[in-house]
Amino acid sequence: MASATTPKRNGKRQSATRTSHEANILRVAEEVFAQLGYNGASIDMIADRAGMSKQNMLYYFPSKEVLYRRVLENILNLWLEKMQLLEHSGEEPAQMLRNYILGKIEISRQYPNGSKVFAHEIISGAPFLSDFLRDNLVPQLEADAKLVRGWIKQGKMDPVDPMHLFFTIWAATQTYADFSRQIEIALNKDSLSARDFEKAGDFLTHMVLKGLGISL
Amino acid sequence: MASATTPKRNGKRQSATRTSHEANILRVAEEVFAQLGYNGASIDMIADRAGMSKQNMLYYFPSKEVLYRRVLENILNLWLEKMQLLEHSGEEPAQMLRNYILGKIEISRQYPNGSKVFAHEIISGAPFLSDFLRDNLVPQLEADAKLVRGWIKQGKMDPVDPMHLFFTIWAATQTYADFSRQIEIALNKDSLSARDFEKAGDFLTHMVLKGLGISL
DNA sequence: GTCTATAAGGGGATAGAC
DNA sequence: GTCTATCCCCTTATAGAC
Repeated sequence: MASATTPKRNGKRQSATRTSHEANILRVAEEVFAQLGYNGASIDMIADRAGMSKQNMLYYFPSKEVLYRRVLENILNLWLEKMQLLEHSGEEPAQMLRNYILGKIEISRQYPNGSKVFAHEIISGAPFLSDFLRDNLVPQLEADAKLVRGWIKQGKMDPVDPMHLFFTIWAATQTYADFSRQIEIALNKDSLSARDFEKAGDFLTHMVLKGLGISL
Repeated sequence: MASATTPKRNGKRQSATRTSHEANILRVAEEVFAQLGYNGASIDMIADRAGMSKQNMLYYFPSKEVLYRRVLENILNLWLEKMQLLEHSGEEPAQMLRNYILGKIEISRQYPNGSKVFAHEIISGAPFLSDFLRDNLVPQLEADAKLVRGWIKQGKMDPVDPMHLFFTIWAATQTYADFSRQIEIALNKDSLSARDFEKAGDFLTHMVLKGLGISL
């Protein structure tokens, strides 16, 4: 097999089967790590669900840790990308915060497994991610906090601690991915619908904007 | 060893060494399960940190699963107990919600490991807890939601969806336990102080009460 | 109650044929 | 690229002596 080749991010060429197999493995791995965490997941189970032998999967990803890091990396790049887009979405606090909250809820809806892998990792003390968070998330957060402090100085919103504002928005939006099982049980449903996420967004934007004293 | 005996919840008598050893094992187990989840934790590591051999620990808890269930059970009983106390704390919405939020933050401060074990369990799809949540948490939640709907009918607060209100309060308060590592990194600290929890409480109570249109 | 010994299986990872 | 075979460690759990 393998004669067609396709360019890749590092510039090297590689077979089309490698590209599609890697994508498939990463998708399955995300699912399994989300459910069982790094330690609970076995590469055997991931290979099984990806439709290949463990040995064959290890041909594509040389170790469990490498695979896990790739899964984490993919999620975080997606998040950072979406968060930067939100920065430039509007001018007024109301519109920007609204976009930020609804954007994060949408990510929870579309990528619940990625969010869960991230959550397991952080709860476990971020053994793989501490450095990455310091280097990438914190600068972004500090830029966002600075923006909020500016709004406060201009009298556009109540003088709250911007850090705790973001901790709350993160928690309240990601809970619809991470704690989806609990929410399903509370709402007596098998799975959350688009309408549920819409309601969550309505509630959160109302409470946050009004709670910060931002006029709509 | 073991001649002094002491009564226990099930009425049977047992040695004092059993009582103290069990308590010690449960405390350590909570710590290890919090960090590594059910699958990642090994009874060997728990026994080690508890200062005894694995075989000896298995004398007190016949299996890993039994030990894990006991840890979960302890946490949940504590939570339900505290949540019921909050129900009777005041009369007016402002005071009751304030107590509820500050009470949950205080639990995050005092029992971060319990919260983390619970979080791992829910993110993993609640394999051990689904039934318990349905039987215990949901009735309590529905009673609380009914109370909120009453306040709305009386015009005491904005007409929001009570379910999403509670999801948000749970997420925003538990994040200071579950995601403490991320928050520490964001605030550039080794650990969260009592003052940090106080600030979190100030922010949340302000935003939630004002955001719901509840006069202070 | 605590110890040594060991069963029985799963886990990640490698070697080498095809 | 994929397969069979295998190594070796770690894990849960039990048996039985003291």
